Amino acid sequence: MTDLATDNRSEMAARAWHNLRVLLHERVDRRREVTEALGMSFTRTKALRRIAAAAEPMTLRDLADVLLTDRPYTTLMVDDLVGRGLVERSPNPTDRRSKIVTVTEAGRAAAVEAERILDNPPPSVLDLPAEELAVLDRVAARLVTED
Amino acid sequence: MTDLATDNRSEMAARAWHNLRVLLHERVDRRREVTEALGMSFTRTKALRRIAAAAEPMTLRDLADVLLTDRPYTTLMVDDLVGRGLVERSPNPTDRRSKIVTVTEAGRAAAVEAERILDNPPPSVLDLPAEELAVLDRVAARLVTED
DNA sequence: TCCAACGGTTGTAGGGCTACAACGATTGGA
DNA sequence: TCCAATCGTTGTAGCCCTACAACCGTTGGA
Repeated sequence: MTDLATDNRSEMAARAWHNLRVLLHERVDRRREVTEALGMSFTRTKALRRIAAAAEPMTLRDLADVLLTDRPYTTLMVDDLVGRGLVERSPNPTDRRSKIVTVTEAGRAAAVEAERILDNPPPSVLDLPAEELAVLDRVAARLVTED
Repeated sequence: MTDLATDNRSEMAARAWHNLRVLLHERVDRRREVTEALGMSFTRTKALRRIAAAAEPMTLRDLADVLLTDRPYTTLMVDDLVGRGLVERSPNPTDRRSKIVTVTEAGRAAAVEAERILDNPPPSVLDLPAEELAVLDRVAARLVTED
């Protein structure tokens, strides 16, 4: 029985996840780059990207839920984004208590720019052998849709 | 020429990296869990893990460099960790200006606990087909050592 | 109709982190 | 020997974010 054969599933999964974590959280961190490029905190850009990615109209309550921020601070973030001309607040026609947050053209452009920076793969990924890159692509897609 | 064949390397790399980023940064975030389990900020735990992982004696300057924090704040963090009994400050025998930071037994246990939480793979990874898991394991190891 | 619940806002308090200035002790090179 | 540079420390100022309380207008069910 070789060393490789003694590796069971959970050991492989743990080692793979550990290495992915180190790579994605410690080696390649583009948060700083994003905040500098857009001139606002990373949390602001996260809020902007969520608003831009929303398929259906999004209320402030929805945004607070998805960002795990409380409603008072969500109000402040949206105030800031409105002041930057990146999002707009409009009344909710179906419930006059709540308000709808939508992205402006400038906001969409900023969100795209943020994702362009975040999604820029490091050289090590670009240099993968074609077969391994193809498998990684397929596996990553599976993990994201499933989890 | 099929759709798959039109996918070039950079497109596959970009898509794979994007999916990994979404998975690691948006879907599975164990930072909150770690801070609650250890009762201190995530930055503190990061400092502790760096100290525990150091192969050679580490000065405060070294720690500041690796954490990208300035030296005044590094002093405060180490003060806090010392107060918790997780690390110790000792004079540097080769340079009396600097000081060495080492991990205590309690500190090492806390660091291990933090990494145990962080490295816990999500179900989707554990449920991967054996072949894909093996490839992911190999690719992740390659990416971490290379990058 | 009445009222508890909800959504957004305003305000307050505080912890966490960054950035900068300044200092004493120590080092290493001119 | 002298002095600029380094290391750790203390102190200050400020931004970012969390958490909580309280309020007003609105909603929906009893």
